[in-house]
Amino acid sequence: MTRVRFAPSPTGHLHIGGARTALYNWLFAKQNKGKFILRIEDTDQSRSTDKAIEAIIKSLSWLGLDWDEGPFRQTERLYLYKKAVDKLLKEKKAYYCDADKGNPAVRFKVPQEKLVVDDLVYGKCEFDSANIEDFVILRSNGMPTFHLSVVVDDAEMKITHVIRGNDHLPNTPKHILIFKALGYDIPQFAHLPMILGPDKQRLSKRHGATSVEEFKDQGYLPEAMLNYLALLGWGFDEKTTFFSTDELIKNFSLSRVSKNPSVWDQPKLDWMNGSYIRNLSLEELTKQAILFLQQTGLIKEPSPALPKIIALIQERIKTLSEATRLVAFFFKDMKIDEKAYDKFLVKPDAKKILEKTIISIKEVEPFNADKIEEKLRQLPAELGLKPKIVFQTIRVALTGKTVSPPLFESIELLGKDTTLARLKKL
RNA sequence: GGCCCAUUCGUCUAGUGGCCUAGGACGCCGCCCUCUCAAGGCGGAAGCACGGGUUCAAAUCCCGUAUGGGCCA
Repeated sequence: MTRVRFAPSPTGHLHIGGARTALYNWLFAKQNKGKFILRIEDTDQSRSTDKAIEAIIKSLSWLGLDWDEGPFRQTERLYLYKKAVDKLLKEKKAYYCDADKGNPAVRFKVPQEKLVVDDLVYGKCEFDSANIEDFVILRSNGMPTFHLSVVVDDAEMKITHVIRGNDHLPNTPKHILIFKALGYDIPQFAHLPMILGPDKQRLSKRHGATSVEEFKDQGYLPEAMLNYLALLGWGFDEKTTFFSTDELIKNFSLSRVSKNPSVWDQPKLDWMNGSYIRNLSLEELTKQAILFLQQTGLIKEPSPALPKIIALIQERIKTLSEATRLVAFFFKDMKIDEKAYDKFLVKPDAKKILEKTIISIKEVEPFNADKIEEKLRQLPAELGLKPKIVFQTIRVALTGKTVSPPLFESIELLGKDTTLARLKKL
């Protein structure tokens, strides 16, 4: 039975690196019909918070990465680590040091041997324990260090595959030594490449959004995040870019995980998210967009026209939060963009265009996009102006911007009254 | 500083000795479509870090160098 775990430290939100680690573990578990275990490594009490645990759980749930066991908390398992330390002390495989009046730390006595980690991603990695000095396994405050707790828990939880960040690869020989000293079976290891920022430095806040929660708030879809994350450090073949969750479960393999660090490519995520948005049903997209429109106070309750409005921006947004900016003019009078005003509305022709438009709009019946277009298409010829000038002028007058959803459909949804009101105001 | 790992277009990657004059995707550039912006279509620029080997043949194997990342101190 395959058993894997995701073991975050609750010191902040779920980082995208952590999310990818969780995803790969989850995929591996699902693929092998095994168990995915969530374990909270909270022994660093000065930095761990309950709030962070909640945030991590929330993000994992949002991504749909459900776990079969846990969440276990290491602080609730201290007796296990204590027992392990006692055993090591008793067998003289560890010793007290820094005899600091009753508060000694315990160090692991590193035996001299050559070790080979047969990593599922990196292959054979050789280490010589002569390069490892005796390291602390129990702090003077009684808390186990990461090296001890991770081994004890992985062993006690019968973890078969330890899939974790590459930053732990150099720690692995230490862990193997502890597994051996305690008489445990050694699990298989798979280390995942780090995720770097565009400057090739470890991804951090200064690179922009780094937590799953931030991406959620910006209107990325969980399916898109999963798809993008899956492809960041893993590739399937020479063509496929889009994977449903089921396809990921079916096709994922650790042996195809890249050994190179992965650089976070925000434009690609944006593109992928846009693609997922375009593939959403209008009903679903509307439902999702409502939350964002409400948050920004644009709407209180969804109106029957909302789906039609959303339909106009579906292929124009890369994130749900962008919807707000594009549809705002439907719900409130916009301040006209200064540059747009100068470019189109101060021209001598502008007045003529708007006057003619008002007359035409009044005559449109029934008031739908086709009829509106039919009518307004006549204006350029009548005015002796280029279509582009005429329509851009109207667009700026109605939406306040030079960029907007398609004009005729927008006018229909704006309604005759609002359209006329905005035109007359100028 | 010691140890470990890595190195294919700007980025994610395909490639596991001949199928490679290196494939795809994002991004970029150009054209088409067009009421703006998108979306879509078509086309383009862009890469095997470097130096030695091994081999009939190397992006692919080996060794160095360089660079990057990580862990420990």
